[in-house]
Amino acid sequence: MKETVLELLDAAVAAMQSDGILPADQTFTPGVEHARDKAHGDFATNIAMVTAKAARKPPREVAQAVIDRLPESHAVDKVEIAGPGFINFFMSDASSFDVVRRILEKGEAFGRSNSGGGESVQIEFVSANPTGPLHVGHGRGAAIGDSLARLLDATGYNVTREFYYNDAGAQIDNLALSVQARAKGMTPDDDGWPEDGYRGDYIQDVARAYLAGETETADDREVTAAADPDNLDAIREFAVAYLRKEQDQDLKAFDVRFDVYFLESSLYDDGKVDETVRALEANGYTYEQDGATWLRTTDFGDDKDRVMRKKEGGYTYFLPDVAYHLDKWRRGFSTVINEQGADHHSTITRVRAGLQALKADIPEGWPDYVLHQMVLVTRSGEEVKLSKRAGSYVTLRDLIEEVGRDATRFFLAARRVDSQLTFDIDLARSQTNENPVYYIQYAHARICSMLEKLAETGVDTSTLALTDKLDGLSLEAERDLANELARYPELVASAAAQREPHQISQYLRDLAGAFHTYYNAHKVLVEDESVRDARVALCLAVRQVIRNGLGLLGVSAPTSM
RNA sequence: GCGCUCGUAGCUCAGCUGGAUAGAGCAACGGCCUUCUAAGCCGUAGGUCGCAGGUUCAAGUCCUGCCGGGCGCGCCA
Repeated sequence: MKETVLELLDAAVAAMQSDGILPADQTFTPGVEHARDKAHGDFATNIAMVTAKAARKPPREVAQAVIDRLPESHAVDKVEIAGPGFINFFMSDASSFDVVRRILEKGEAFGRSNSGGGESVQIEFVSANPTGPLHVGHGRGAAIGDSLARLLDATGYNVTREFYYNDAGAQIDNLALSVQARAKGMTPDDDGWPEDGYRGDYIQDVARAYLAGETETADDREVTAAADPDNLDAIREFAVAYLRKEQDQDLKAFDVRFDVYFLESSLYDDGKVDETVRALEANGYTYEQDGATWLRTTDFGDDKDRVMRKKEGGYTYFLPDVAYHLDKWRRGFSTVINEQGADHHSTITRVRAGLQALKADIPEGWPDYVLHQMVLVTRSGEEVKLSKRAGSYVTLRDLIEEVGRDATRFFLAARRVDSQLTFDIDLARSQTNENPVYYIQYAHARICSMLEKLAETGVDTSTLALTDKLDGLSLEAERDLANELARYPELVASAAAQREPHQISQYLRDLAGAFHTYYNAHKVLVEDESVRDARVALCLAVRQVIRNGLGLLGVSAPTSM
């Protein structure tokens, strides 16, 4: 519908150019937006204000000239000039309600588009090292990353979800030592407990399983325990598999799945790290100082150069990171999005600098980053910092078990990524009207239940979706609902393009609100069948859009509550 | 100190990438269930958009400088 207005305006602008009112050698792009105030109609454009200078006339006069040149359209009822020179469009009922038909025809496809044209996009998220259970921050990353993946998929991209982890570094050694200590009966406060060892109770679970000779199956590996407390390599291998499995379980409980698990160690095994080093050296961006090898990242905007090979040998984490991203580039992802916690933001310039230094024709500013801010968990108004199993942090599993998957996902994705998030456990778990998740799900369930009631009277509800008799719609509340529905496709496109899943949750809240208002004020199952069928069709459309939208957030749409 | 980021109603947050009197939810107050789930609806009250300048027809939105919170500033990841 917005497109219709844009087309009309483009035609009018072209006419003004050929009439000499506007210079023909400039392009003018009208801004069209949904009017905030219903008194301003359905859409408003600022074209007259934007072009006033070029036309050398006051905006309102230009606006009249635009209106005089608007092509006839039965989609538009009337057009008005308002305020400083806005042109307000009042759409006809027929065009407003046409969206209902489109939704029912397209079903799950409504809101989807092909603007991505099948381009391959990779989104890397969570990427937690296998040293413990996932924490709330990983949860936020999972909720945002997965929703972004769904959004990009819905806009025509070919999406790969990837999980990268370090399975061989110092932290993993530390993990192995901790498990070994537990396997030998030590506790974290004993003498001889590894310095900086992992103290959480889960380490004991790993040790117990290891000694019992269990087999652990994660999405990307399977390992049977050697059960020998002196075999540190075996412990390391088993512990990684055990914690990967744990993380997989958490992610599955969260309904998040990955296409690729990428191991940092593979970059060494496949010679990709060495290759990257050689390229950086050959391009002349490296130098020796204090016994270490440095990369001159300052040539690419970093505020200081970075060590890439340590004094004792071995590389710093950032070098395999560069090798990893070169590999992503070579796999053909013209767009890569890295979803991470904002505490890692300093890696951005480093990785990009490293990639530029490779001279591999990788665009500046590649890859994209989406950084989320910290999550604060509260209960009874007090900050919660610890979990029983992990000891030092709140785990994702704690949240899912306590408040449920839907509420957890919704809450973690419902805020702008760059603002800090307070996760109020009391609110998220409350089964009352305080909880915004249920508000949306309830709208969906209400419609389902109304349809059931209709079916009980012997009406075949499956054919109602095919109704083209929308003439029974005329109420203001119905127009409001239809207009809200019509916004959905633009919204999906916007949320995907701006990488902002929270736009979806925000929208769904508004849509559910418009529905509840309507549903409370007007009975759907009325005697007059033509009115009834039209209203049922509208409700079916609302249900479809709620379901589609919740799907983008990975939240279920229950048929009853 | 430097870099990034946030600062909007008592609380939690939106504000469609500059537009017409700044919006929701919760909390507060007052109404609505013999009618499709009251996990709902209607109404009232509540804000010098951190502060000060600047850019222009128009600034919560862009620029600069302060103030305040968070994160980063490892030969950790």
